[in-house]
Amino acid sequence: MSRFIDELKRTHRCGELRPSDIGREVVLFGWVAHRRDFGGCIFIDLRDRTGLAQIVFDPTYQVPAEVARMAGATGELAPQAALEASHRLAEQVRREWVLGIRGVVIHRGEGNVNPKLPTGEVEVRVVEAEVFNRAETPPFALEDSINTDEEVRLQYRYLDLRRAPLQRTLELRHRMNQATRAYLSQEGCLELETPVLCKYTPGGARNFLVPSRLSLGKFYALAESPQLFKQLFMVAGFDRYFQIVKCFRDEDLRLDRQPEFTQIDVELSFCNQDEVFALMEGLLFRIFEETGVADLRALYPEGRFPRMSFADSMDRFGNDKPDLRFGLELCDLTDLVIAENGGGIPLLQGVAEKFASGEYRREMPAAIVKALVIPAAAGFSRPQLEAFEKGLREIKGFAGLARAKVGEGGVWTQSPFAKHVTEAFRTAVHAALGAKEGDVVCFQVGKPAVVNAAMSKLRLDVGKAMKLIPEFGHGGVWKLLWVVNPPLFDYDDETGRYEPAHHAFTRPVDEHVPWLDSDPGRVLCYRYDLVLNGFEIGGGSIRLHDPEVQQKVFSVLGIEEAAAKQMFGFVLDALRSGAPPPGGIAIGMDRLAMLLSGAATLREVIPFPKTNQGVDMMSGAPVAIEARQLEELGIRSIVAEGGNETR
RNA sequence: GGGGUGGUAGUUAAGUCGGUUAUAACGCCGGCCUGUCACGCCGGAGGCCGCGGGUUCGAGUCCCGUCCACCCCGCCA
Repeated sequence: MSRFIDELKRTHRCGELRPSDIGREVVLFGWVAHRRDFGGCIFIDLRDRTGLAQIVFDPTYQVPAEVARMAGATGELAPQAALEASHRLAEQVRREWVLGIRGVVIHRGEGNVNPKLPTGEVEVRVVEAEVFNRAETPPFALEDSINTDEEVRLQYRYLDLRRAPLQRTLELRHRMNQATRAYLSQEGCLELETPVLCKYTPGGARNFLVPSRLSLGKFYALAESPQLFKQLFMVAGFDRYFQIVKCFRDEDLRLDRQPEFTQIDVELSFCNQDEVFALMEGLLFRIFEETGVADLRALYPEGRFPRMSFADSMDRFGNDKPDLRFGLELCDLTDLVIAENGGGIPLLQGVAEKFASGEYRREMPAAIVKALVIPAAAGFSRPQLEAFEKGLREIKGFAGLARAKVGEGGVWTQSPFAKHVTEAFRTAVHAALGAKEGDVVCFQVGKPAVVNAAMSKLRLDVGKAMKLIPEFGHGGVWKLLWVVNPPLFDYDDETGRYEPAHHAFTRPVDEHVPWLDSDPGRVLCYRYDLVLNGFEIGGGSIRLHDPEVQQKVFSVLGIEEAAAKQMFGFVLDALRSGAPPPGGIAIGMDRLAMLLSGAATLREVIPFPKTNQGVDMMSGAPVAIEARQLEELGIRSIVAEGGNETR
């Protein structure tokens, strides 16, 4: 039996105390953040999730008569005896011990106020105290700002989570969740649940598999998203659905990817793209508003986010998630190279000739030429410029970056192109790029995918180096946009086949449907991504509901009717049973939380995240399972104890 | 699968050209201290230098392998 739990009860949270509480008797519970022992007087910073309160143990303190008289105030000891006992207790106390204290709120006195704390004007004179629990010395300081290795922090995640920054982040997520539920519910969406244990379907992300004990030798897949089920809700007539849902993907991880993550999943019947956008724009306004992160309405007073075509985004930024917080746009010089027949530069002449001969098609080019101008104002040294190129080598297929410094009178220096380039071409390039003397022009020639990947990374690297964007976080700037109408299919060089760029149920742009037969690579679709500061925070599509077009899409993908039935049979059947035209979207809750909180990685906004290798440093999951237990599931492992394959 | 960075007291780091007993700060332990709030002062303990092998009279340092973490490419509709 604890007097503090059973009789006294907590009256305030530590971070709540203010001068208006002066004279009150309070009961606080919390953790010892700091202890400052002066022999006589002992100060302790008591911490809970709301903040710190300074509590003072002073054996000479005279307990005011009115406090001593308060109901239940004395306990078993006389007030003065309780005071002395609590001082002796405070001498033993160490950081992270868990205490309950009863005392009187007083003003700290002139000169003793700590302006750094919200509670800094007051302190609590302790009359009575109880140690709920001792604590081992933590392996790292539980302070707001630490630079302890993440590996250690993840191992003791429950301690890391005791720190204020992470507590604030998780509270932010709570508000995001609440705002989402309130808003979408108010917009007529029903919060409905979908299975986590699903049927495995090939294609897309790798699934985590779960063996079935009741059907030996068979497996469930953990849902990589509620995609198919949410469409079935539409078929069933639920009209508008949402869910804050965990998704699972067994793919390699990045700072913005975890094997299990949370989506705000939405699906609407009878909708077009504009309605999906409007609903999501409203959601984002609401989330920003209720988290107090920024006044998004002031930034987008028309109430909508800008839109950019996928083609434009690739053209100007080299990727499908442009970071609009800074300029440094890319410039496609392919047409100029063709017009100037390579401008005297042998490498470019080769490209121009292939276009001239018809070997390369301009609308689906096998090679492009792109440039980025690094302004003279950036003042990079030659080694710094070379470091940018080095950073691009990790991109598969990257063949090298050509540079030219614009010298006096526009002449190129420090460049392999300098001695070949014609003046006409140079002048035209400068005009196209807006390059001036002292600027450095970077070129890249090659396959569009490689050039775009490299140039988009170059743009970001240069932007960071020029301090146009911070290395991590948002820099207080919020640039949202929709990237719309990407190609319906990706062409796979290796298999020589088309694959769905999104999924097989995305609706093609109506005017492009005839190209499904003739030129599938050119077919664009009603897919959209929501991009915030260079991160894809959401994506979705308008779904195909025309069985004829669906059939054509399958045939482009080389999916026979039987195979389609095998893979998606229940969905195809459902779509023939009276399906409304639906569309939907999913917002990456973790990524959004990461950006809103200014966190550097997804791990900082997930309570118990996994490492890059998908390992939970705290529990050690995943772990090996005993052969006997596998036997029950009809499984035999071919991996030895140490983790190596045995054959 | 590939490329890069890192791994030294509990934590964060230093450790030169391979050379004596591996440093420092913080934390921890003991002592002193009644107005601190990163309290202060005095004293002390604390090391598988990630792990395994090799070179060498001698390895934290050089070589090979390996494990772990982080960042990136591939991959992730």
